[in-house]
Parts: sequence; C-alpha cells; structure tokens
Amino acid sequence: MFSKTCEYGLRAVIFIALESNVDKKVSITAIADAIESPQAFTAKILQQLTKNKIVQSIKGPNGGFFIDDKSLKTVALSNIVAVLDGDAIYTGCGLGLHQCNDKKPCPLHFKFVEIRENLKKMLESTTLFELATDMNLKEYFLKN
Amino acid sequence: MFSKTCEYGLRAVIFIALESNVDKKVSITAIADAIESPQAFTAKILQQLTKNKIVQSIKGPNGGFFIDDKSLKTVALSNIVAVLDGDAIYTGCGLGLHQCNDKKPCPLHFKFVEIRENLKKMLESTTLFELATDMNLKEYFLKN
DNA sequence: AAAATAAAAGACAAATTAATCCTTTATTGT
DNA sequence: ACAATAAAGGATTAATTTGTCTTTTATTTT
Ligand code: FES
Ligand code: FES
Repeated sequence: MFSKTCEYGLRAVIFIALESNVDKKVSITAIADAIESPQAFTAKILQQLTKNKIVQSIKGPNGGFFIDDKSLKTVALSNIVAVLDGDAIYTGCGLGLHQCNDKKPCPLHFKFVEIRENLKKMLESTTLFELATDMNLKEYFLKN
Repeated sequence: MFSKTCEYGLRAVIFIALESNVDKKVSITAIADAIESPQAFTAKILQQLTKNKIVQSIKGPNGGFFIDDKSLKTVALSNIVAVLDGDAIYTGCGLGLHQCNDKKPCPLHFKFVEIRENLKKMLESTTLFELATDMNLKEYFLKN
C-alpha cells in the first residue's frame, strides 16, 4: 500500500504528535527507538517532512522534532502521504494506466475509484490531533 | 497500490479472458501490444501465472495463452494479486508493523482494516467472467 | 571562546523491483 | 525430417527504493 518511507514517516509523525501533545521535543534517536525504524533513514524522512512544514525541528542541545499546536490540528495523514508517496494513491489507476479517467476507464475503474475514495477520505479526516488524543485513551502501538 | 508486475499481470489476464471468451488464443506479442506493456517482462509474469494455473498456455504454431471456461468463472482478481504480490495487501498493517493484530493494533488499525477488507471483497467478488462479459457491453480500456 | 548536542546535508552502498536478451523446449505445418 | 512458431527458462542489466556513513551547520551550555 504505502512505501517503507511513508510507513516510517507516518509512524514517526504520530509519535512526535503524541509527545508534542505534552509539550515534549524528541530526538531522532528517541523516534527511531519508539517506532523501531532505521535511524539514519528515518532522519532523511523527517528532513523531508520538516521542509514541507509537517513537523518542526530545532538544532542543538534540548533541540529535536516537534509539531506546533496549529499543525497538530490541521495536518491530516493525507498530507503526510502526499509528501512522501505523492498522490498516485489518490488519483492513479489501479491497473496502472497512465491516466485514470471516467471517460476512458479501465475495467476496474468504477469499483476501484470507490475504494480509493474511501481511503482518501479516511486519511483526510484523520488528523494528528485526533490520533494523539485517541492514543491517550486506548492502547495503540507503533512497533511490535 | 499494486506492483508493476501485478498491474501488468491483471491487465494481461483480463485481455486473455476477453479473447478466451470468444475461443481465441493470444500470443505474448499480441498481449503486450494490447495492454502496452514490456513484452519480455510480461512473458515472465505470464510464466508465473501459468505455473499457478491462472492461465493456460500451448507452445508452437497456433499456440498462445488462454483461459479455460472453468477458470474463467472461478478465478477472481484476488487470486491473481495473491500470486503476484502475495497477501500483504490483504493482511498487512497499513503502517508497516510486522504483525497486524486486533489485540496490539497500530493507531490506524481499525480504520485501515475497513478499507483493506473492502478492497479484498471487491477483488474476491470480481471474476474474470464478469469482467470479460462486462467489457462486451460497455467500453473499457486496457491501455491509454 | 570552547565543548557538547542535535539536526541538515551529501555521498555511498545494499537490496529489491523492473526490464531485457539469449538459449532451450515443445508443437505444428510443409 | 525440417523449418517455422511460440512459450519456458536462465542469465544479465537497469532503475528505484531502502538504508548507511561522514561531514557540516546551528544552537546551547560551560
Ligand atoms: S482508469 Fe483504472 S482506476 Fe480509473
Ligand atoms: S496493526 Fe496496523 S493495520 Fe492492523
């Protein structure tokens, strides 16, 4: 479904969101440990997300990654996926045609678009704030 | 969503199904041309599908690929995806946890499982026969 | 100012996926 | 039997994704 980059990215951001919710910044070491991902690789991913204003970062002692209150409420999972995997998942043809198109549909088009739209809506409607608060109520895991 | 292998495989099989519906066999050249895919690569994919009894093949003049009437009715898209991409798409965690599990769910689990199940059901309920007859009624495309 | 900390940046390396090319095997028609 | 046809099989190459390692830049504490 998603690339490894995107999987690690989503997990990392969710973890940062959780900590940001209690005003903590987290280092790349702490993140890689919490989500059980290759540290250097995860650092690269967070670099991209920082450039794209999904997360914020501060260098030096007591620095680290965090997400400001506004972003926490406005950033949805769809935004993260768009940055890391592009929008093929939102607009691409399930059978790999160059153009997904109602007028020139592949045999799976109408069935596939339905699934794709549901996925899109789900990602768009899931904000970091929702996930962060939800994780305080129920037990969820970012590694296993 | 699917690998290139799977995309080409699905398109190829749908094309073969269409032709088999009118008792025609098709060569790898005709297939690659019809679905606009790299010929040698598509040949490899069909080799796998032949081994897994999704399609049948006959060598030599007047040979080619085809799908027998029984397979046409019993083979669903889910079977093709399973052969070419494995079942990660049916059982894997959306955030890439090693194990997707109701008891130790990732933060996206319950929302993601719903999407995943819908995709699974769609693929399971779409048979080659349905696609082949459907394509005779409405205009669908296997390339663009 | 110097040392320590932590992310950013850049250059590589490894692994996987996508794709090609060449040879072999099976089948058919002449 | 022989030439032609078409898939099967094997080896190789190319491209992309995944992952590592080292250096640089920014910030803070002493
Ligand atoms: S054309 Fe294939 S999904 Fe739209
Ligand atoms: S644990 Fe992540 S989808 Fe089930």
